[in-house]
Amino acid sequence: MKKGQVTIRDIALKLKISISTVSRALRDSPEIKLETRKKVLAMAEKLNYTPNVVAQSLRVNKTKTLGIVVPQLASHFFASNISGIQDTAYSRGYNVMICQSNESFDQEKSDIRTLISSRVDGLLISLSRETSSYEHLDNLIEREIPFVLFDRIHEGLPVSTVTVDDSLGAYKVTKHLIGQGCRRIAFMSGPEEMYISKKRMAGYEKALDEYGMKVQNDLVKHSDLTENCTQILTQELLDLEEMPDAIFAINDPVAIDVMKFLKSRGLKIPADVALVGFTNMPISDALEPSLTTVDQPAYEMGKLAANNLLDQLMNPEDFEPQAIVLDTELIVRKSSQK
Amino acid sequence: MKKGQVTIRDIALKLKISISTVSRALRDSPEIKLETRKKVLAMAEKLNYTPNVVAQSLRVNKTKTLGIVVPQLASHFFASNISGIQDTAYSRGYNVMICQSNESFDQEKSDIRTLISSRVDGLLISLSRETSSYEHLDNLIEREIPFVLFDRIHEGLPVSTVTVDDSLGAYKVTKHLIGQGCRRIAFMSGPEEMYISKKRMAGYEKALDEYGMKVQNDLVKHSDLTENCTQILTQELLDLEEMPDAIFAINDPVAIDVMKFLKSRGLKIPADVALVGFTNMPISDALEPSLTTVDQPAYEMGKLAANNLLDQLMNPEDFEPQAIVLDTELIVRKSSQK
DNA sequence: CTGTTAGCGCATTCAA
DNA sequence: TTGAATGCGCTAACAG
Repeated sequence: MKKGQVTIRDIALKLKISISTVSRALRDSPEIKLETRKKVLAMAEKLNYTPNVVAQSLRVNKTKTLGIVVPQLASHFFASNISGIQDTAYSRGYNVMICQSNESFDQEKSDIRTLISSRVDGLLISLSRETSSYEHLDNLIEREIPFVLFDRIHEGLPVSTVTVDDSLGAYKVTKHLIGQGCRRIAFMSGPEEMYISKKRMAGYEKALDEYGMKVQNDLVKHSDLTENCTQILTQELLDLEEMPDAIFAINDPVAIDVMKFLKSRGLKIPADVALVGFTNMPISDALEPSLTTVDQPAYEMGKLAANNLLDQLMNPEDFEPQAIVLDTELIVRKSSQK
Repeated sequence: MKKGQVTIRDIALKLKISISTVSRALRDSPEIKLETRKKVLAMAEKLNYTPNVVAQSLRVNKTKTLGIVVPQLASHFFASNISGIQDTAYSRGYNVMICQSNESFDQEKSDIRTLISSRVDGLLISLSRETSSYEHLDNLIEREIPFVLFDRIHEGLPVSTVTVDDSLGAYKVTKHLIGQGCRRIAFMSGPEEMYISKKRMAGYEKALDEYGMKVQNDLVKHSDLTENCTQILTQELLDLEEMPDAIFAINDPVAIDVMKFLKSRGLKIPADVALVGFTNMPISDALEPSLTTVDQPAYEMGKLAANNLLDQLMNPEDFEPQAIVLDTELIVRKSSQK
């Protein structure tokens, strides 16, 4: 009894009843005498019994666990996604296992393998910045392992996706900047293949189009999202014959890197260069100047993704993949008001 | 074969050998003919076999999984801790399951229960701000479930702990502020019972003492770490007959809340009030003014905690609990330079 | 209402 | 070197 955890067998032995009766009592089976149930529950309590989920999982071939793969944890956006997922999962009786790809494609594949080994019932995945081939996802589909993509998604797969309207968000940003009188609006994007890069680029382009402006290639940069790379590319923008009068950064962390760099070069924001981000991190209004950005409901995205996946797990037959698209809100602050 | 995942039984059937042979071949048992092993490995590859970790866990009564409980995920500090833990765990063949208590004592207890149910091999815990009784930890000790406490710890338990020298960190801060000429240094602390509150308070007190100053109760506030509470308490500080000339916040997030509030009241930092945080979040130098703070090696803490726990798991007999204390570094920036 | 039995996938003891 | 048998803890028929 000292060694290892208490099992239903221990309870049965103590009570001199069968283990199946104990099992039933514990699971509130309707066909159990109230008295017996009470005895069992009392003894379970007394012995400090905790059900062995591993055994349960093996038995029913379900782990009641969801696997999560995100590019990184130390990002407020993904941490909020995860919170939303977790809260939803818990309230519906599921646990989660979290992996981070560290923005590496290989790590992402390895994470998925690990989670599959652990027999998670389903996966919630946000792709790494490096991911531009998708066999590992096809493989999941082949193996009929349910998963949902969120934020950093890939289109064209028969799976549910949860995103914000990235294109519209970028459109709002660009239009706003044009409205502020900006005419040379740079876009500090992410890796070309990344979903959000493409979508936000599309919105940027659309807004420029509408105002009869054309995308200028030297104003579009593709950062790998590291501070170092962003700095170098920002310098390139400053070195242009005609400097941009605004920079739209693909997300707030990149915007912050740009902001730091511009300040270090003695440039005034927004006077010299207006700046806009995307995500609305909680500190973005504590910056100086406060950062104009696009609010992205990260927690909500997590909830929706998790609920969708869980619905799928509950009801595999009549499940239809959905492309859930959330609205964004442009938050105008000082960094973009000329 | 379509239904469910491939098992060693499937491999055995295909190869017309016994499942124990397959099992052995897969585990590189020395007593297996090379030829047989090759055949098995090839077939496993071909069938896309993934070992069922759940079954393995049940069999060997080990899950190779560590449980993590943190107050919140959407905090750069804890996210970094977790990264350190994860990297270490993975490199030593372990997975992790993460729970957040959302700073709730009840949730913390429930998280631990959940992780125990999942039969994690050990736990890494950082206590919630509400936690001021420790039976749930005693219970773990009774049940001989190994765990390590980090950052938000409780002393006096026969378990390893990983912290920074909170007291010394706070001492450095306070001394620095005194050196800047501050004489009314307020301490915006956290909940009284919280470990870091007590330790940082001690350092604050020690520095004041050394300079012949006494702790003034009206200059010490205990925030519950929410923005709202911090704002109210900051207002109280401003309402004092004699306003403080410096505020030392228990951590960077609280410092940022204070900063926002001071700015909203038109106060100049550091001219009117100097401000210092603790943690060194990556954005703290992008704030205006850049925030003086204490660098806390979060990733490193995670690594040390995980390594300690894993050592314990490998070698349960001759394991001695350790109190690992890391150094901190005061990062002086503009918010405190009068 | 309760007990008996079988089996989830795997590792391992004992035989051969 | 391999196979047969056992059991990890639990749930779910099937029988009473």
